[in-house]
Amino acid sequence: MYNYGKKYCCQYFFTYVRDHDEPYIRYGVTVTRRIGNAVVRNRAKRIMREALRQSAEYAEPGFEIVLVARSDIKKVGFFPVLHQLKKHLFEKHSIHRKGKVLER
RNA sequence: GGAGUCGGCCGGGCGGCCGCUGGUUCCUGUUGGAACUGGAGGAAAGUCCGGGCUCCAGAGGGCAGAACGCCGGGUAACUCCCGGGGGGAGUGAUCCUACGGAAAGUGCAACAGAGAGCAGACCGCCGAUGGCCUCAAGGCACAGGCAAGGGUGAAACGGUGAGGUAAGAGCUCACCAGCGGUUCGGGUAACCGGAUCGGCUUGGCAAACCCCGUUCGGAGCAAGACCAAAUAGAGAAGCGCUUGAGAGCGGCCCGUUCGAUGCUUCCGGGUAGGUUGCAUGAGGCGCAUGGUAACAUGCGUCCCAGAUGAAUGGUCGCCGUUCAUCCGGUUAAACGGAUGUUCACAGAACCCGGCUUACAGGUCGACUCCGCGU
Repeated sequence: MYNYGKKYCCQYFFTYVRDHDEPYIRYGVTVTRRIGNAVVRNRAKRIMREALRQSAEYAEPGFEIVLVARSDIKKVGFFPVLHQLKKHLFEKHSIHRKGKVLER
């Protein structure tokens, strides 16, 4: 995934995306211990998962995605992360807007 | 009113919309869907002690190692807790205390200081006795004697007074301190208080080695138990070896191709994966009784997270909270409003009892000291 997927980055996280033929979206979230203690890591994961969930409502299934947190993510709330994720998916990677099938 | 000590509790609240996850019921029973309902902490943290539970080992004893160390009680157990004693700090409430043995041995003590262990002589005191000078009184400070005073240090081999002496010294004596023995009183005990006798003084550190006493088998829920694709096989039964078991093509028959240490079933094994362990417990709350208390007993009542690439969230509104700016208000504050901003430490992972560490702010109670008023 890290080797073959497309990589996009911003201040808060890295996005790895790869297209496939299955009728669902498969996602993963990574927060390393460098980001902070357990409370901070949990919050980062929840924000990224919520952003993925809300973005996937508008996306055509058929790709898999991994988000890797960077340390600046602990400084910001939900909306900057959602905004950046939509930018990566729909502007840079050109995912079709539609669909709803989601798988972890 | 100010300063302080100790203990307890809370540690954002309410509501909408969209999600995650456990349970129950229904639909459905492959996946799933609907309704109702539960869903982080006082430390969930560090993983430092003690237990439950599980597996392994185990005749009995010892060594080594580790932990602990005043007394009594509590507890499943503890190195924890409660009560008490000794020592230390504080005016006090209160706090701190690894608090057995230094007269079994080994070892250690920076700097300063003359000297740091059965010590020492820098300044100092004396110079009786002996020596030198002198008729002598006396002088010299040479041999030698002393450790009272000064000074150093965290610590210098008891303190005060008297006798004694050349000067001094527990050298002698009295009292005091300390040590040891005997004994009386109080207390379960640690210990406290008193009487008497003794020898005359024996420094500190054991969280240095050590000695004495007490306790300790090992590993851990990734423990352990069960189901079980795959894949080794040492096994058993059946069928079959050109008279063809079985497999492929095909909806089926025929047909055709492959086909012999072969095929099927069972057994066995246990990988991936799943189930269980797994949440009713040394349980919470309330009341009563016993106890100074820790805690125990009885009765009533409640069911209160259960994830596993690891749920318990996202967002909006109102209120609360911190700070800043502006406006109103005021002598100045208090107070009111607007805008922005802030809201501690921190996330269950088999379960309990502790310890330790982190923590914005708020709140309640008890007590102490100081000031003022009555």
